[in-house]
Amino acid sequence: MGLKIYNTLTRKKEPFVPVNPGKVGMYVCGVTVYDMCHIGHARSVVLFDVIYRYLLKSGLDVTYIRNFTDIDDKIINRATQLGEDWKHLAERFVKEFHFDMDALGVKRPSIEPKATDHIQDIISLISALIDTGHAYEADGDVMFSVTSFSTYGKLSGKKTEDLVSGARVEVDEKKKDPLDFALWKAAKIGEPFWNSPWGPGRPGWHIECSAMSMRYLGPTFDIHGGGADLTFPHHENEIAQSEGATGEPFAKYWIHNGFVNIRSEKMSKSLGNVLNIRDILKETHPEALRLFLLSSHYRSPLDFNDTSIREASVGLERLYAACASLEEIEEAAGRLSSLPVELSDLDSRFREAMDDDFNTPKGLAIMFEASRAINRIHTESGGDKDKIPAPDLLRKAGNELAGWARDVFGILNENPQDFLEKTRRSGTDELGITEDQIRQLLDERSEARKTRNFKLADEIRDKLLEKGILIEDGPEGSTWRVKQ
RNA sequence: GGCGGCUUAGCCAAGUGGUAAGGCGACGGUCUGCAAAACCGUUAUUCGGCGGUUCAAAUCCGCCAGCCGCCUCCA
Repeated sequence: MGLKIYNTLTRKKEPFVPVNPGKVGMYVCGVTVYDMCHIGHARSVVLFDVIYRYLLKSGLDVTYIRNFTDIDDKIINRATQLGEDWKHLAERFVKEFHFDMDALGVKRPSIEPKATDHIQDIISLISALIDTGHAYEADGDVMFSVTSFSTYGKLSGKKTEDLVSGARVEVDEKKKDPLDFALWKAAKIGEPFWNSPWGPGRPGWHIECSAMSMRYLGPTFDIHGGGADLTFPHHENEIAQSEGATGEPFAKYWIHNGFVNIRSEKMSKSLGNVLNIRDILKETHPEALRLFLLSSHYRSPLDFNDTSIREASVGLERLYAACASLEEIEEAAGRLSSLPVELSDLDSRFREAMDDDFNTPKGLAIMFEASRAINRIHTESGGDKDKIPAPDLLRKAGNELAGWARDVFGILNENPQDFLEKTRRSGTDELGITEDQIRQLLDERSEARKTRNFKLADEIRDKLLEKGILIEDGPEGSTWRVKQ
């Protein structure tokens, strides 16, 4: 395959060559389980879900690891705040994470390891770092010595001198050098702890990912991913710890996704504009949210606002409408022996788009072009069998299209008729009119139209429109839908 | 202060050397009693500005302007 991936490590698009032919090891930093997941988490999780799905579709044997950080300062603080056992709190938010991600149609990774299940791996790794001279014990803590690792900064492009002069580094007497970071933290009174050669304590933030990735994928593996903010210091530190301990190269390709802004502002707790996935899904179809998240390139910033999410919803409906049209023209038993270009070679065109550093916007463009071609056949053939491609041709195109939409993008999983019907009447409850009343008014209007009383017919239509109901007259009578 | 990125139509957004995908919106047309939906057509002689390299640049180089991210927990 001709997959190219933009590698943060080299700042270039590079051909993807797996360490072991036919196999892929992929590790993505998951969430710290102390709160509900927001739209930013959704972007990262959906992106790597699509990457995982694409690698699987390419016939690769993928081992996909996504961890949970279930012991950390934030968890301890939140637990104290709520008067809840920290372990209970962590488990609760693991469940919430799964609830949201299942709703978003995210495939479960091969393994979802938790930091607390890997304390022994972590301790072994720290011991190895002490043995190799990359770490030192300091009063119950263990610190990583940044200056001991000569290539420190290679991922984020930082020089250690610049970092020191940046002067934003935390001062800590236990550190020999201000840049050093904790591998193991001695437990304070009342804090959760595990016993270790250095006394009771818990792992630092970065070490768990080194320990768990190497545990499941070996010292060298293919892809390591996460949000752009994790590049430094988290991933930089992971490299230092892992390569320092093993002496072998760590992850080969580093993939980082851009941030989601909310109405052009950075999403942050202080601005109070953090959007939870749970809340968004109350008003937005999960597939529309996926479509939105995949509508721009993964490394670009993405702005969440009323327009962008509405466009995604409209777009999803358009794709489903095309699916429904396709079913109809398939049943028409056409005799045309060729397909329009927009419906030809779909597999190779989708592959070309995804091979180019997972260009999902391009992939979506192919779907929209195909939809337009389907609609065109639908309306312009006028039922003329000589203008409709033969069913087997249409079926092939439809299968390719649906295959990519479902298997890779994770959309169009519903029955088109059911989806459209559901969308048509979604939100009726809030309009102050029942479906029976609508039906009744529609019947009245049909009568009026039969007798060519268009004044009354239009009055009824306007009245319904005021309520938010849109009427569509078709050859088989009138239908209604809730105006979006 | 250090490092990195971005700037493409009214809006969103692909495109990294060969002459501007796609979506939303708007306008005109077909259809309709009129609409709606759907389809067709139009909507960037041009890619922040100024120079340079080249037969050829949105794409490469330089300078300038504006915006953003990271350097501290953060997807």
